[in-house]
Amino acid sequence: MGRNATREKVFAAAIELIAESGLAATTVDQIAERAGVAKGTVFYNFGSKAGLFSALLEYGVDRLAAALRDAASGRAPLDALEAVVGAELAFIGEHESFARLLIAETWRSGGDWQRAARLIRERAIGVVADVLRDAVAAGDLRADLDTGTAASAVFGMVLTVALDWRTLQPGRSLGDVHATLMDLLRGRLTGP
Amino acid sequence: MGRNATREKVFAAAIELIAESGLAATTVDQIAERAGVAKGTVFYNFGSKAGLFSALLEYGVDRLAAALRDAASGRAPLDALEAVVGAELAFIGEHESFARLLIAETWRSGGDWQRAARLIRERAIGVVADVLRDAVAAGDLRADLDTGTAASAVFGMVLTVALDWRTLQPGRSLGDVHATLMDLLRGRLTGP
DNA sequence: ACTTTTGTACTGACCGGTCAGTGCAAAGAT
DNA sequence: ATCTTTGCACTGACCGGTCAGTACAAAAGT
Repeated sequence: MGRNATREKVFAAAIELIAESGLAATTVDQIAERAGVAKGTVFYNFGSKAGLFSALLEYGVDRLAAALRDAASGRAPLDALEAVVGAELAFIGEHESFARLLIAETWRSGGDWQRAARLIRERAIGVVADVLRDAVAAGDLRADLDTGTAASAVFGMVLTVALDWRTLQPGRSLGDVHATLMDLLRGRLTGP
Repeated sequence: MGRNATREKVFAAAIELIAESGLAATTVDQIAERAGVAKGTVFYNFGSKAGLFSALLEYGVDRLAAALRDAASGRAPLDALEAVVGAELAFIGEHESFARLLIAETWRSGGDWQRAARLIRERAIGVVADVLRDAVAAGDLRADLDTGTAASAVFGMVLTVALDWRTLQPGRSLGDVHATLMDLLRGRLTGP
């Protein structure tokens, strides 16, 4: 069947199940069954349950980071920020389960994968930080901006709003949510 | 000893252990031992491990909601917003792992906790939304602000930054993080 | 041309440890 | 007298991880 195809089938199954019930409550047997694969195959490919989770995070975060980077590339700094926010929204819209998994599991304390999870999150947030840094360098944002914290803030803000959107107002358009977020980011909180 | 006293001892022990190691990694035997109580007593009082956690969640949510409400009460709208953000930061700083647990369960898509967890999020975000609504009513924020989405954004922003703070920059002071967040909220992203 | 070997991907029955939950008789508390 | 707690042995389901073996294709040997 090919190693890649199998790995992706397992990934997809694992993402769905973990987003539903959490990592601890999801058994390897369930994942294998949902993926249409033998239990041994999971261990053959990933070594352990923790290994599967770790690989899964890396896989998803790489795709997310790539989407963000693509959105930013070749744009003027402030346009890039807007595009990155849009790309994050779109990604979550398309991969809702993964987003839930990300927000729920990467914030768990303890465990061996904590460090990996942290690095991964730094990678995704890092793209936002780069965009902010470029904007500061271009003089489009105030020079004393704490780009690290601001990047976390923007990333978390978009993530939370996107999941609220999908859960509570699925009918709303992406563009509408995007516009509200950009308003908040541009400091229009207090009035025009 | 009295039913109430026992329940509270078990409760306190469970909270401590969960704050240390997380939900799945905590066994009933550990909780009983830490509480200085027989294992059977836990089941006598709470029926099951799930029952114990359910009670625990309610306890934590009450404390968070109360902290946010207390912070807001008796303050002018914009001061209240600042105080609520500070209270959320402080709560996460003091009950970090417990906050991780609450948040993790909040974003699950299935399982038994989903409904309770949904209420938790609505209740916590609800306090922020109330504060924003008051501020709009007082003319301190623009009239057409989407307070629901903005409340989600603020809450998620604070949450992400707080957990990044605890994980990546634990040496930083609460006041410093608070100030950066309030700067972002006040729209100082683009310059003074 | 043909066997044989080697490497890779996968399978599923099985094992051993863990842990929620039980049962019960005796002791304490109110 | 009744409710509550204790201590401890016990159960049994569950689950991560293992392992011997299958399938099959592409080299390597003859």
